[in-house]
Amino acid sequence: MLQLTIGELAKRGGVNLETIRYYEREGLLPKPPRSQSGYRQFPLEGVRRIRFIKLAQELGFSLKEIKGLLALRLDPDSTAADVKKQAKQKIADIEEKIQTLRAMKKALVRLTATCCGEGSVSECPILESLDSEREMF
Amino acid sequence: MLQLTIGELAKRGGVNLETIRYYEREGLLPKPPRSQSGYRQFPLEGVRRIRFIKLAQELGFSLKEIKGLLALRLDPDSTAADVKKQAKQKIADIEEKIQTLRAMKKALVRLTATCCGEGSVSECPILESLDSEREMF
DNA sequence: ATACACCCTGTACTTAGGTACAGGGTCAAG
DNA sequence: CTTGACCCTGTACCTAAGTACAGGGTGTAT
Repeated sequence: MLQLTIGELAKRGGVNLETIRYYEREGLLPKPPRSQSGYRQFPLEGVRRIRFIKLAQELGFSLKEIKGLLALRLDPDSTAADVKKQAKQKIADIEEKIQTLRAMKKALVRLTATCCGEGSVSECPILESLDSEREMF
Repeated sequence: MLQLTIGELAKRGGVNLETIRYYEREGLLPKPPRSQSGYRQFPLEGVRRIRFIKLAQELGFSLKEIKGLLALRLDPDSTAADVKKQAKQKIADIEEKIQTLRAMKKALVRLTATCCGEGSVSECPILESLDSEREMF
């Protein structure tokens, strides 16, 4: 079973079958070859791609951005320098997300430390706490 | 100017004015007091809250989840242990996001390193690259 | 050869997260 | 005392990202 039907791909990727067709329409998945009867034949590697899309979505990337990430490659139409520039921008975006997440985590850790005690805590600890993180706001 | 009108809050928070009303309806912003003429009077602290919401959204949290994050506080209806448990879950979620972002970043860094050379790169470098990261998939 | 699970296209519906009026009141500057 | 920039409620509309059929073909196990 070197090829996957759309149903198999959906199952392995953990998404709805219609989602696969949707991604194909939107250009997130390359159009797969078809069997003589018109069935889509996906390579095994499609599973990886689906999972990547889902993960990236959970990190706040839109399908449009994800398309851009997946397209980051060396093709004849774009120079290496070009690709590199785009990649660097993405890296910067990602670093920013990581920084923000770190601040949130810190705020939450502080919250658990604080509220394990007794008595009441300020109105909204997470905001208070985040607020005291560096120039997040 | 200790209070903000809805328009001022929207401007300072960097969002559309209608978005503020929407957030209020959805319970992400507490219902503010009103002036005698019915105008909303937001505390300055609302700005922080709006910005937090926007940041969290960019990190892939839904408004529902954000509501949960903002509600993580000590109120009479939930025990400290309860809040702590929820907070720990959120911390775990955040850590996972950070891990995934780190893997993506690594993949992109590798990509820029690879493609600055000459020659062609695999079909989809980011997938290849991410793939070789630990048990991401 | 028929039944059942699967695939096809096309179109319509849904949900989250906003945005945009319409129709009417408020407030401050000239 | 009016005009322009705000505010109010209510309702309608929009986009992204799916999801759900309907109506019809395929493939295979009995």
